[in-house]
Amino acid sequence: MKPKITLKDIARELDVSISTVSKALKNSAEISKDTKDKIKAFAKFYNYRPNNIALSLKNKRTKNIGVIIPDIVHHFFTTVFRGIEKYANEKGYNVIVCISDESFDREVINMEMLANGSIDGFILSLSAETQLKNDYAHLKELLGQGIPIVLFDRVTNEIECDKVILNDKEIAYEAVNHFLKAGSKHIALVTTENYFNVSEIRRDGYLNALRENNLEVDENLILTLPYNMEYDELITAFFQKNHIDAVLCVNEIFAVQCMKIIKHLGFNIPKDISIIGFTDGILSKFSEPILSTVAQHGDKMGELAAELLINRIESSDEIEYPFKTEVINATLIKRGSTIN
Amino acid sequence: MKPKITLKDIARELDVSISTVSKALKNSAEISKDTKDKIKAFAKFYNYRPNNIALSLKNKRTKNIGVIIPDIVHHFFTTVFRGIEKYANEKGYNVIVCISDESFDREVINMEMLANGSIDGFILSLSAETQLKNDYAHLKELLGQGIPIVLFDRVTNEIECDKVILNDKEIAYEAVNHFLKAGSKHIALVTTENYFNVSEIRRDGYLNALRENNLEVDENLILTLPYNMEYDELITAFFQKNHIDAVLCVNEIFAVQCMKIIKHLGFNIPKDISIIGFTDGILSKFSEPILSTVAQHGDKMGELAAELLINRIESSDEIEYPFKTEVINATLIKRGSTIN
DNA sequence: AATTATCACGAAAACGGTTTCGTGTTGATA
DNA sequence: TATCAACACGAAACCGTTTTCGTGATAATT
Repeated sequence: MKPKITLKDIARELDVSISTVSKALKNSAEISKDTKDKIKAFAKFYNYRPNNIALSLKNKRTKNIGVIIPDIVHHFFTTVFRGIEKYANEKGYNVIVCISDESFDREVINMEMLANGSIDGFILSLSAETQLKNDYAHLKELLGQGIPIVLFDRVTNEIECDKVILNDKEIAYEAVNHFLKAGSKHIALVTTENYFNVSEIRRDGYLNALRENNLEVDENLILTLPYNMEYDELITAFFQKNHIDAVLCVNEIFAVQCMKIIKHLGFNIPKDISIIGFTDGILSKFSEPILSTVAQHGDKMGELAAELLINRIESSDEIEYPFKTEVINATLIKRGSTIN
Repeated sequence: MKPKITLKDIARELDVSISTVSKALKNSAEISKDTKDKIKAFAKFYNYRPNNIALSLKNKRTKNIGVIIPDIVHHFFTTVFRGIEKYANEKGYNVIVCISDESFDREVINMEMLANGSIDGFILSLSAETQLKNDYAHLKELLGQGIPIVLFDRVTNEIECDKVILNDKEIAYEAVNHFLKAGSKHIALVTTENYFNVSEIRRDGYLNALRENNLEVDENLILTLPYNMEYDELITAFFQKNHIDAVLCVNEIFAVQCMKIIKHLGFNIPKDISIIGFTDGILSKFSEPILSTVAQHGDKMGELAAELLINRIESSDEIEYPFKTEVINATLIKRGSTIN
């Protein structure tokens, strides 16, 4: 098998200088046709490919982008990642992924590791702990060093950079309105504690819809589930104690879990209780009835984030582009768990 | 905000040579305490971090590993990736992920892109198309260049390298035996066409179990589902036409789909028909009844693959370590869809 | 025949580190 | 007082590229 070969090797073998080889392979007019042909043939035969690391050092551009996500075993993040990878690859970029696992420290460490030359920019979604601490010094420092960052989904106003978000508030509003149009009167919300600002925004949409329809907000109809704990009993009690005819869940797992319990309690879905969940993932598609969902279009979000980042990386530093916040429009997918 | 700083900058500011700075920061005995203190203080103040690219070029080691997987929106691969990322990160490695999307060309292109210095080794699971073409020239070339590769799950005998696989045959055998012990007599297999050699191996285990129990193999009880197509009618017809009291499915989706149809046909799970699916993913946990599954321990598989790769990367090239094939023992998780 | 363009190539710097080796200055030893 | 270690540091090579600039040889111009 042919070994990996460098410019120096070619130069030595053909008795020319390294610069000549480099120029010949770039088809420079400086080099005579004979020499070029000879060098190209040799390079082709030995399957010469320039060393990416050397190029990175020279160009101060790695063609790598860093992606930091809180969790990979999660349909939404997975689809976003797929979108990022797709767009990045089309543009000749590679993607280095780090999982923060919802930990502030891991987010910081990973970013610092990558920031020392390994990548040209970051795409990230804030970890729960970071949002809780509200500490963005690590992001500010990197931005200060001129490293571009694109935030998606879990973003913050504390940081000025490109962002891609979902119209969470509007789609939550739309979901609740859909319940109302179908005749629901006692609409519940099942949400997480507010480390995730998206939960808060969705709650706003939920509240807005109720208020605009002159419905009183009943705090009892808002169930806040703890993070990473068993919540079967909480959900069961919730549906036993309250008169509920529709539920909006901020994620797919809550929705499926609720459906299961609702069915066990003897209610019919959607006749007695309608249900809509955020994230149009695999769980929704295989539930019974098939869950009506809010499709977040993770692929699109990822592609857009990658596009924003790469545009900024490749823009000449002369011109200062203003930061953009792109909004992805979620789609309400009406299926078996709602009356349509 | 402080700008990114290099050894050269420090040397210039403090009026010493670059080598002195480098040595001082590595706490070399060559440098006097005074000078070291001065340099360290300065470096700390400006938050100096060595440039990874420069280090990579010098050391000919990137501390990056390349991971090529056929699909990321897939519970099994996702967990494997999580295992890889976890182990790699502990060892100070970063992970560059490329998705082959089951395409031979994308697998080849991605590997070639990364092989030119970007990574120290690969972890990959073969794409469907690669297995179909049975063409492994790209892998052979990289191995010939001295780039270590670890194959997992979708492996091939054509390539000599480290591998991590599941004891697919044995666990399929065990699953079928579990059905038999519970009294099942007409055990079906729902599988994919044989691009995936794991499907074939699982079928072997299924057949073995039947034969060893002196049961005749009924080819009608083996349903081969097409790739990426609607197969609801196929499954429905399968359970209508045949007398079946247990089913082994080679993946989670087939299993859940079968359960749904079986229930609609009026059968009781597990009383009338028991069911076991490969992959202990999120679908299984939320199905009704909760699906009995074969846990593939993707995390463990990923960690082991990363361990094998990093060991090989870091082993002195002097000693030739023989290639290992590690087998992960799958676990049969008995839940609601089987009689236990 | 002297000057000048053109051609075809090489030398060297640069990217940001590490590391080997050389060297001037001290202080101790013979 | 000459010799020699030890000390503290710098010069330079190296990793693999790209790119600027310089230069010797030839050909064209005056």
